[in-house]
Amino acid sequence: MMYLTPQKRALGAVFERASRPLTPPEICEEARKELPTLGLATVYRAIKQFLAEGQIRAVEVPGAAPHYESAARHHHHFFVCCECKRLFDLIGCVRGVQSLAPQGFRVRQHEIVLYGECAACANQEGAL
Amino acid sequence: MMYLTPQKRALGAVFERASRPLTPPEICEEARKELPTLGLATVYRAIKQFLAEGQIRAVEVPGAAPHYESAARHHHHFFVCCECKRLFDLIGCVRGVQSLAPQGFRVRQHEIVLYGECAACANQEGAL
DNA sequence: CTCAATTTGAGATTTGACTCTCACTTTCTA
DNA sequence: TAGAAAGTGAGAGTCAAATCTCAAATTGAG
Repeated sequence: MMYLTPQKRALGAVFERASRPLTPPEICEEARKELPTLGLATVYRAIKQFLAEGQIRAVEVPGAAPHYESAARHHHHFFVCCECKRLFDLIGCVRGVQSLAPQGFRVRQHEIVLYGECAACANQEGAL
Repeated sequence: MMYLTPQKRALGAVFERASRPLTPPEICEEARKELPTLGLATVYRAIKQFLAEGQIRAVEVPGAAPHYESAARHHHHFFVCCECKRLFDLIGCVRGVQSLAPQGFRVRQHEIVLYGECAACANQEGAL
């Protein structure tokens, strides 16, 4: 039996209004605006539960700490700006990714990450 | 000045004959077949040197420890087995990945990672 | 309401990956 | 070949992320 607590409600709300994937500390900080005493352990506990329920999804990008986002957002990939380190959502996906797997392999998921410079950083280039 | 030691020779050979990216402990274990006293610290030291020389490349895959492979192997992507945690090479690439980026973004690199079960683990499934 | 089951916060602990230290050994230039 | 520079192994140390502990507080079925 799982109790519905203000902590979980607040954490759930954070995921719902987030416009990008967040790290556990970011999630904690954000939820503290509503519940200032919220502990990081509780954040990790909630993440684990939410993941198990399929309410949120882990976004793991090489070279960055794990981020989490609402599972309601649909399948998408990321662009990592090598200059400013921000993550951007990519719109759309590529067909045929699964066919890269060898015979007999079962593909459950895939991630595509592009690395480079975002529009803002690419523009400043001359200035560097 | 860098000395050429049996340890580095053995570690270099491990990278040359590896058919998939390896983790430092895997590299250590493999090299110990030749030099049984080889320490993990030496593996890390060699990895750092080989990386600096461009002899090997880091393969950072979300949800897995860093792996390393010979830089001589060309552009390819990976399959991560969620059961046994091993990495496998994918043959080929997908066209059109770069076009996912928004206007004005400069794409330098991309990574594609498939997750699932490798042929061996997919087969054992009934037994679990 | 009552109260057993569950959850919480805070800090301690664990974990995992990696680096450092140090005494000893090896490499290779001069 | 002498010896300075570089490398080695083993274990201790580091660091950050994640988990555990436990007393106190909360939840919600009955």
